[in-house]
Amino acid sequence: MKIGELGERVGVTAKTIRYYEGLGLLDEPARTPSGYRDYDEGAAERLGFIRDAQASGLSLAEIASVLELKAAGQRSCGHTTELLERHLADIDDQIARLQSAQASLLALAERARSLDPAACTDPNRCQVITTS
Amino acid sequence: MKIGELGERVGVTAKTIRYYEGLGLLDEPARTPSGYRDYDEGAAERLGFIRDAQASGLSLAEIASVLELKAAGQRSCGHTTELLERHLADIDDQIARLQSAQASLLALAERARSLDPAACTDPNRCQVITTS
DNA sequence: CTTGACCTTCCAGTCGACTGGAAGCCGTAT
DNA sequence: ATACGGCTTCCAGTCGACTGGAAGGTCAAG
Repeated sequence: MKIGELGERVGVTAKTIRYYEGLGLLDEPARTPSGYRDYDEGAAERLGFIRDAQASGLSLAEIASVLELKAAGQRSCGHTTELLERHLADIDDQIARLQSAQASLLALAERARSLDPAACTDPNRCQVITTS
Repeated sequence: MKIGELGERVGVTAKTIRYYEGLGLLDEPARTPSGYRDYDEGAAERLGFIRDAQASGLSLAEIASVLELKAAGQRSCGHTTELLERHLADIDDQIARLQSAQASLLALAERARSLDPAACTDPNRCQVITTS
């Protein structure tokens, strides 16, 4: 299977596949006599795994570390699980931060609605936004 | 007031202040005879506004647009409010996406705990992560 | 008089995940 | 024969908000 076909099957561009190969996420594939990359099912599976892992919030670097452990013959489930749990904690943090931003934005928007636009004349700030 | 002092008062580095000046967020300040930037209270106020607006989730480009409208003598409250409301919508989206990522990560972590590590041998994927 | 902190300018690098584009070969349909 | 789409490599650019560092000027204290 050529690069374009693989990309279409998995849902990434050929560019992206070459990029992953450059990062070492994908092994260098076989080549046709004319130099085209020629992929097998294993490559599709591995690329699919990368997609899924990415959708689960792992960075490419983290995915690489899982894949390297695999290649070294280790059982990576523990490693993967650990990454996952760290990400869960990260996501909790991010949600908390977003919710706090949301709260202050809501307060701001609330206040904005009750302000007199004609009073908005300070050249350095907008009265909608100010904490001081 | 010199740049370091301003930065310390507002809580940003001198580098950042020069960077904002380069972006046009801050006017070029007066200079001392020896060429040092010399800021007044207005600059501190404006820089504080930038900080607050940023903490509310506006990008520097958006803050610049508010500040430009101001400079043009317009009332920017409506504009600011609009930006704010757009950001609220963005944040809703982000929270939703994070919560869905959280749900799938939780499911994954759950499954990981119930798996037999010895069964984790496929070289292309880790059974913890897979949608297919 | 020298040290050290602070200031100046300018240019380059960082992070992550691609994406764009140039120059050129390959394969197939007309 | 030629056109067109897909493939190759390699290098550079994108986005946002800084940050790092070199080379040098300024100022107050010891």
